[in-house]
Amino acid sequence: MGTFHETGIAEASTPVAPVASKNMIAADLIAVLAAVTSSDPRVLTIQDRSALPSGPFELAHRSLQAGLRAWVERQTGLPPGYVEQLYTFADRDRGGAGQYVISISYLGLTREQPASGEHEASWRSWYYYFPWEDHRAGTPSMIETVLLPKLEAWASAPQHPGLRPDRRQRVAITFGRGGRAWNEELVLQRYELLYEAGLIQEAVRGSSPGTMRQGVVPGALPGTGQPMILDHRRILATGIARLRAKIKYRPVVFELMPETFTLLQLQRCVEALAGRLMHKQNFRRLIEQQELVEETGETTPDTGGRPAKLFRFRREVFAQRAIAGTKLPISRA
Amino acid sequence: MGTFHETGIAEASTPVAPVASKNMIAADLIAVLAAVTSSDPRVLTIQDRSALPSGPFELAHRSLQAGLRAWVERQTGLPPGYVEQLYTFADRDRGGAGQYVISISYLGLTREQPASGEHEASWRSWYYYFPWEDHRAGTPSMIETVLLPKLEAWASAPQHPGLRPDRRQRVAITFGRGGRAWNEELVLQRYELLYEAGLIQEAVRGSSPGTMRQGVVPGALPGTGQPMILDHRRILATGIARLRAKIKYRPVVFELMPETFTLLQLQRCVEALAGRLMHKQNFRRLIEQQELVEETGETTPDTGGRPAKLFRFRREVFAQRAIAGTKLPISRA
DNA sequence: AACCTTATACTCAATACCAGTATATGGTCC
DNA sequence: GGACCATATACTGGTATTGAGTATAAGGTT
Repeated sequence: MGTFHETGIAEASTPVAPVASKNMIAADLIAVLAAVTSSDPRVLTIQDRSALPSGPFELAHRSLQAGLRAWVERQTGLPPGYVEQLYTFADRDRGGAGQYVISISYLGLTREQPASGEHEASWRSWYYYFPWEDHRAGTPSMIETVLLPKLEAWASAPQHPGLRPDRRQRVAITFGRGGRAWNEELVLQRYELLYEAGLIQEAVRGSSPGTMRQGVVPGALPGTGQPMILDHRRILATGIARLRAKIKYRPVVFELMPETFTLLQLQRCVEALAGRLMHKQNFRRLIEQQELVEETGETTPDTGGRPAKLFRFRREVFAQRAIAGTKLPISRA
Repeated sequence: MGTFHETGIAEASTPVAPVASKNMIAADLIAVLAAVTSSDPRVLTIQDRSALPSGPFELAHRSLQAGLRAWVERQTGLPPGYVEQLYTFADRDRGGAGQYVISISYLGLTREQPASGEHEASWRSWYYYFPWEDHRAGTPSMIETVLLPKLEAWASAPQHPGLRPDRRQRVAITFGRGGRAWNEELVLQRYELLYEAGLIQEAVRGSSPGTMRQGVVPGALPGTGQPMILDHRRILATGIARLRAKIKYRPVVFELMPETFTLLQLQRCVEALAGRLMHKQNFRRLIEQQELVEETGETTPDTGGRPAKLFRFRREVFAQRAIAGTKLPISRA
């Protein structure tokens, strides 16, 4: 090998039926479908909550995006309002079957609806899989009591010095130690750190992923979140990280909201995604100054207080807010 | 995102020859390899500058990332310092051959070196393909004289009103009209707009890519940049957009710099990428306050002025600067 | 009436950011 | 040597953004 593949041009004029060759592979679609229900960020799962929905990419579809949309709709009965590609991987034996599979993962945003039962799909809070990521009620105590002691031990173990940053420094950065602030976007980095440190169930399975029986989860590592099959939990981490970053500069939150909502509901939704509390006044200032919403004129007497005004997303500004450079007003308390 | 899947979950067990089935497809790798030489942002091209380097993904590789690295190194003799996945396309007939090909595109950063000649690869300024993207010497006159008149005509044409934002508004946003500021990150959006408006050579070819003869470029649309085969120019636009966004929050510029450099050289490099001039004093303050560089103690009497101090990138902080939230100090003049 | 929740209006301080001026330093050209 | 050039360094002012807090009004519940 080692020659440039003459892309396209050479064979452009003569259509050839696909010939099975040694280098042909199968393609899979994997979806991280997210919704927020009653201040809870949820993800659609199958197989008794142990897997993300996935399926083969079919040649019948016009494009990847179209294929995913059609397929998600068939699976769940709900069309995702927003779809974005996450990552593509093609590691050998990823599937454990000795076969080569390319997996293309997607992030989709919807509102939670009762999933059509035929596929035993169900919604589940994503903090079920990543309990260390929810800082809305303060730093979860399991970080101090469970994770950090083990990470500390791992970081203290001898390692060959390389170009990679020091283990202690990585712990400090990703978990906000040593005067550093917690950064909610580092979901994937934290997962990979825990994985390397052997604190993640899936890592213990090691090189034989087939050995984990479905549904039956050994309790070897209590408190480090619910495992998933293969690398689905890593894909979920990627999706969460992407979404947490995205809500800061594009108004995608509204895909997760009902048609009309109060500003507090909107805040609670963002807080659910970010896993952190916001400063209320500053959050409102931010939303209003960006002119992302408009009043409907109605109010709701929902939460047993002064009725809150109802708002509606101004879809016109979606294109304008191409880059808003928005930081979220995170509160320390 | 660059570290995704570097740690293989499951790599060892018995490799089985893939069985050809109806849903099997071929996978391609396409690389946007970028370098900056003498204030010029360049991309590696092949086939008389009409294509990005690409090649089949080989089953021999451990992972996609590894496959791309090995392959780029073999082709060009230089290992990319930084590699990141861009996007995966799998549109039917993308190749025009009636064949199904999944293309996984990557962005790689290096320093320019004489490409190994055997494959007729050559470096080319990316503004050769996107002349409207270089605003370092002010807004290019071709925007006013060539693009905007035609875009105006296109926007005035009747269109069925849908949910999509108004054509005029899209032009205003992407090209910074009507009081809006130019946003250098909207490379892809601008390309797609021009494509839809029929101002891009590749769009004129329409659905029969075989009709464009190699090397011979019809001069139907003068001044709208050099075309490439298939959708390579779109992929390049994706890479440029990603890089322009990335330099603002991760210190990837240094992958494009020599070991030691002056602050002005660094500034010129960033300016080349962003296609805009920076405010010198503020740029220096930004670099220094982030402690990204350190003095080597030496100076260079290069550019016929007072010798400039030489600096070196502090690799230790690479991990720390996970998210710096940095805006570049763009100057209005 | 006491209390809860939300809405609205300000204030205040600390930065961050944009832009400009002024001066020092080493080299080149005449 | 002196004019000139390009760079480096230092300092200043104005404005916008950000984080956080106080105070008050309004509708509903117990």
